[in-house]
Amino acid sequence: MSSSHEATGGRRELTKAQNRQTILAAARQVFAEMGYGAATVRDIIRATPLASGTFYNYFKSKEEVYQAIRDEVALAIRPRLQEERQRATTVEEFVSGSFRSFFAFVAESRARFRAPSTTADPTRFRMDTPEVIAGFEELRADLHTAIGKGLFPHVDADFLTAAMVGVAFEISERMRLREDCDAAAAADFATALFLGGISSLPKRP
Amino acid sequence: MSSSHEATGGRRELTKAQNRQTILAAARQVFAEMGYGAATVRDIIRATPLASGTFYNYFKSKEEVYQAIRDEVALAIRPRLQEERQRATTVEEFVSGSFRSFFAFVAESRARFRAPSTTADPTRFRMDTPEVIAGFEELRADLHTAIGKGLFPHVDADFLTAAMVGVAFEISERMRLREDCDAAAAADFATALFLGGISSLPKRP
Amino acid sequence: MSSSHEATGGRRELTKAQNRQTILAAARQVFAEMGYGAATVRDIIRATPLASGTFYNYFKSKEEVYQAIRDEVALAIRPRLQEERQRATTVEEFVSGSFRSFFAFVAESRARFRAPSTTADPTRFRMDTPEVIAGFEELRADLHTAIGKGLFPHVDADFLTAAMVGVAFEISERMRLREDCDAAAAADFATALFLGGISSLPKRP
Amino acid sequence: MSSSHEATGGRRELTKAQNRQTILAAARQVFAEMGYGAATVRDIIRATPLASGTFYNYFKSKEEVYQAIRDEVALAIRPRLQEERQRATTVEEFVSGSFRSFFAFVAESRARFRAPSTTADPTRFRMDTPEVIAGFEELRADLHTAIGKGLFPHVDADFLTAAMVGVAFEISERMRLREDCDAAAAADFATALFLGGISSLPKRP
DNA sequence: AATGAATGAGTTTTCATTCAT
DNA sequence: TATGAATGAAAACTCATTCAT
Repeated sequence: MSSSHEATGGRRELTKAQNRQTILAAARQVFAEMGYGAATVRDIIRATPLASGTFYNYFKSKEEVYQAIRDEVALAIRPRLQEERQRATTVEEFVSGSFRSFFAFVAESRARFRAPSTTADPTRFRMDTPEVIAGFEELRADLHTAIGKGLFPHVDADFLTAAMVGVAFEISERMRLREDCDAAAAADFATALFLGGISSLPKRP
Repeated sequence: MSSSHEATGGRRELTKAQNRQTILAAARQVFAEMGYGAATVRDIIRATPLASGTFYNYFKSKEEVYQAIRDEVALAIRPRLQEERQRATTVEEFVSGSFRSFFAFVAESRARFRAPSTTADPTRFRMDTPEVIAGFEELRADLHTAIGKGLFPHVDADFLTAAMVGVAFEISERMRLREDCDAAAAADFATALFLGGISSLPKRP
Repeated sequence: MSSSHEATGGRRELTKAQNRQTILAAARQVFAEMGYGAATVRDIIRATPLASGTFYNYFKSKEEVYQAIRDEVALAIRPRLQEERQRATTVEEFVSGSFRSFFAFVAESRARFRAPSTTADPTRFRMDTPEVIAGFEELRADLHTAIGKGLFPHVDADFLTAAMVGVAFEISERMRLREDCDAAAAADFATALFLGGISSLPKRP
Repeated sequence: MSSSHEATGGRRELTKAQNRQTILAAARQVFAEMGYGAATVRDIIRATPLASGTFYNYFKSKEEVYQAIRDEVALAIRPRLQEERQRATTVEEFVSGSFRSFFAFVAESRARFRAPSTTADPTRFRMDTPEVIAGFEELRADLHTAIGKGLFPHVDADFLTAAMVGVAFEISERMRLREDCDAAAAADFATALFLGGISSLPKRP
C-alpha cells in the first residue's frame, strides 16, 4: 500500500538488482574495515538487512564477491588509463594523463569505497586488486613500448612502473584522508615529481 | 650424571629460544602466503614441528606474534633510517641515505621474509606493518623539519612522504623478485627520481 | 480466439499430468542414484525443468513422492503375484508362477527404473519398498496357508519367504545388468533351485 | 579420586581408542536407525557424549566413518569365508561351510550392529557394503573355479552367487529378529535349500 | 498453476584455547 | 615445558518451504 511498493512495475527485477548491489556495498565496506582476509561472509551478511541464505543466491563465496568488486573497479578504471596513454604523444601527456585519470577515479569512488575506519587488520586494504595490478601491467607494457619508441629515455621500465604505481597508491590514500580530496593537486604533485625526475634517472646500457 | 644434566640445561635454553624463533619464522611465512587476516594460529602451528599447546607458551594470540615480528623489523630498520637522516646535511644525503638503508635492509631480509609464493589472499602482504609505518611517520616528521629548516624546498611534505614510501615499497618488491636483488641499483634509481624531481615539485604558498 | 483457448485448455490438462510424471520420473532417477535418504527435494527439482515452487503443487514432501512411486509399483506388481499364487494348485505352480511374474515385471520396468549409474550412497537402492515388502508379506501369509494345507512340506515359512525374496531381488538385479535381460531364464533358475531344494529342507516338528 | 580415574595408567591412550569406538558404535546405530543417506554427522555426534569438534579428530566425514565400519566388517568376515571355501572338497562342504560361517558371524555381531529399531528411511540398511560385496565377488570367483573343476555342476555361476547372497542376507535379517538367533538353524536351512536345489538347476550348454 | 528469490533453521566444518598427562 | 586431544563457539553452506508476481 505504500507508494514505493505500488509504483514499481518490475519490483522483482529491481529487488534482485538491488540486493546484489546491497551485498556488494556491504562487502566493500567490510573489506575496507576488517581487511579482506579477516572478513567473513557472515560479516558481510550482517552488514546487510538480508538473510544468510540470500547471500548464496548471488555469490558462491567471499572470493566471488571480491571478484565482482574487482571487475567493477577494473571495468571503470582500466579503459580510462589505457586511453590516456594511447592518446599521449609526449612524456608530459603520458605521465600527467595517467595520474590525472587515476586520482580523479579515486576521488570519484571515495563515496563508494568507504574509507577504512577502524581497521583491526594491520595490513591495509588497498584497491590493490589483481585487476588493478593488471592495469599496471598494461602500464608497464606501454612504458616499454614508449621507451622503445624513444618517447621516454632508456630507463629501467620495471622500476619506473613500480615507482609510478607506488606513488599513485600512496598519494591517493593520503589524498582520500584529506577533507578537500583534491585530485588535481595530487596529480600535479605526482606529475611534477616524475617529469622532473625521469630525465635524471640512470640510463640503461 | 652432572655433565649430562648441565648439557641438558644448556640445550633447554637454546631450545626455548629456538622455539620462539621457529614460531616467528613460521608466522612470517604464513602471513606472507595467506595474508595476515586469513592466517590462523593453526596455520602457524602447522608450519611448525611444535604442538599446538606450545604456541601458547610463547604467544597469547596471532596478534602477539604479529607484534613480535613488527618489533623485530622495527628494531632493525628504524634506527638505521633515523640515523641516516640525522646525519644528512643535504637533500642528496637525506634521500640517498634513506633509500640505500631501506633497500639494503630489504635485500638482507630477503632470506628471512620468504617470498610470498602463491598468495591466496588477493591483498598483498607487505612488510607494511604499523612499526614500519611508524618509521615512515618519522620520515614525515623529519621531512617537515627539513623543509622548515630550508634543507628541502617548500613542498607538500605529506605527499612527498607518501611518494617516498610508495616508491620504496613497490621498487623493493620488484627488486626482491629479481635474481640479482641489487639494492644499490634500486637505491640509485629511487634517489635519482627524487633528486631530479623534487626541485620541480609544486611549491606551497 | 475461441479455438486457441480450447486448445490451451486441453494442453493445460495434459501439462498438469505431465508435470506430475516428470517429477516422479526425476525422483525415481534421483533415488536410484543417491539413495532415498541422501536425496533432497532440491535434487529432484534440479533433475526437472520445473521451478522449485511447482514441486509443492504436486507433492508435499520427498516422502510423498516416495509414497506415490511405491504405490505405482505396488499397484503394478502385487495383484499379479497374488493372482499367480491363488491360481496355483501345486508347489510347482506356486513357485514358478511367482518367480515368472516377478522377473517379468522387473524386466518390463527396466526402462522406467533407470539403472543406478554411479551411486554415491553405498547402501543399494532396491525396489525394496514397503509396498513391495508388503507384497512379500502376502507371500509369507500364502506360504503359511499352503504349508497348513499340505501343499508345501512343513518347513520354516519365514525362512522360506526370506529365501524367495532374497533370491528374487538378487537375481533380478543381476538379470537387469545383462544385455539380454532374460526374465524367463531367471525364473527358470530360481524355480529349479527352490523346487529341487524345498523337499530337502529341514522339517519342523 | 575415583578408582576408575586413578587405576588407568595410560588414560589418554585408552580414552583415544575408546572415543574412536564410541563414534563407530554411535555411527553403526544411527546408520541402522535412519539409514546411511539420511544420517548426518550431527546425528552421530548426538548419539555420543562427545563434542562436535571431536568427531573431526577421528574422521573427516560421514563417509570415512562408514569406510571404517566397512573395513572392520570385511576384515572380520572375508577371511573366514575364504578359508571355508578353500578347505572345501565337496559341494556340501563348500555350501554348508559358507553359510555356517556367515550366519555365525552375523549372530556374533548382533550385539555390535544394533538392530534397526524405528527406521525412518524406507530403504533398509543392510550390512550390504562394498567390502561385503567384494566378499561375494570372491564367492563368485570361487564358484566359477569350482564349476570349472567339476566340483559343481555346470550352472550359471552369477545367478548362483546372487542366489546365495540373497538367501544369506534375507535369512540373516530374519534370524536376527528372532529371540533365539539360531545361526545353526539358519545355516541348515540355507544349506539344505541349495544342496537339494543345485542338482536341479538348468545346466548351461 | 508456474515461477524463482528470500528466508532462516539446520548441517558441516574450523578454530582458538584449555588441560590432563 | 611440551604435548595433542577435547571442547564448543562461530563460520561456511544447504535446504525445505513460502510467497509475491
